Amino acid sequence: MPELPEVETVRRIVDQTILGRRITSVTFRDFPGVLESSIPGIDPAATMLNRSIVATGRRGKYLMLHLDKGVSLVVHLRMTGRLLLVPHDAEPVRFEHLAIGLDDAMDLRFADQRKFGRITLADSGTIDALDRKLGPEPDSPRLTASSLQHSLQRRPGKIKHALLDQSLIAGLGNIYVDESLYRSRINPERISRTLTVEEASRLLRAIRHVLRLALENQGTTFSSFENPYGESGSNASFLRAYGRAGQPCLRCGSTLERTVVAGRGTTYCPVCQPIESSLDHS
DNA sequence: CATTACCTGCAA
DNA sequence: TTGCAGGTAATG
Repeated sequence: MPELPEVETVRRIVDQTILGRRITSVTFRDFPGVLESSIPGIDPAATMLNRSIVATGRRGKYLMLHLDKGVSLVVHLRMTGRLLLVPHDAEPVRFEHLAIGLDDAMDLRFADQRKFGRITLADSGTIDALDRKLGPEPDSPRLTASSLQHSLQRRPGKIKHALLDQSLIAGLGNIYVDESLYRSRINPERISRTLTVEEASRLLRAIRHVLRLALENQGTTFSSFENPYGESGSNASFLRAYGRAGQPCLRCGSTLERTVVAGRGTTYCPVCQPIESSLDHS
């Protein structure tokens, strides 16, 4: 499931490969609905044709391909979406929905087994609205232990639910939320508003550590993630919580448990991540 | 606040 | 044959 490190891995490869290239063809495969327009009355395929890719960007899990004349393609991979770089004459890949032909005889292909992912043609107003809707990037200096705790104090519900909310912090998904909570020893069902500033600090440091490690490893390939060259990421073997239910905690040896929190499969250590505050020894 | 829809390969 | 996987939007 592509989260921030996976999307950033894709962005870096795409950036060094297609920057400056011009779109020479747009070919739909079995699910044309993958390409949308956020600008009413504008045909996305016709509009992107013959424009060049002038910059790439990322905001949370959204990948942006900025074209000339002020329009952008906003890509969201959701769960099983993939962007691939292949020669223009290559056969369609499995689950391919869109082929974007480039003027160097390469194609940027979008494939998605489950058809949840989208490529949206957007103007600057749409990009700005997206930017405002999302919370800070995890590495933003404006995000501090104090600001995080402050946000959490005014929020109902469980910490895991809060961390999955892209308007609190942008870019975390189920894998890195579980990893971050495990590293910071916070129970996923802890009520957000009860976190101390010390815990918020631990949590923020854990989030940054977990994401940086994943990015260094070019993402977590648990089931299907691949970079645009079809290569897997190597972060899966570094995961300490996600996918390890029933296995021993690498800190204390207890058996990791699996529950459902915020509607998501959740793995945690019942000993290292007690439901009480770690500061509460009563 | 919680649940469901959207999808479909794959494990059980 | 059933149900799980999960990001986001849309419900209830």
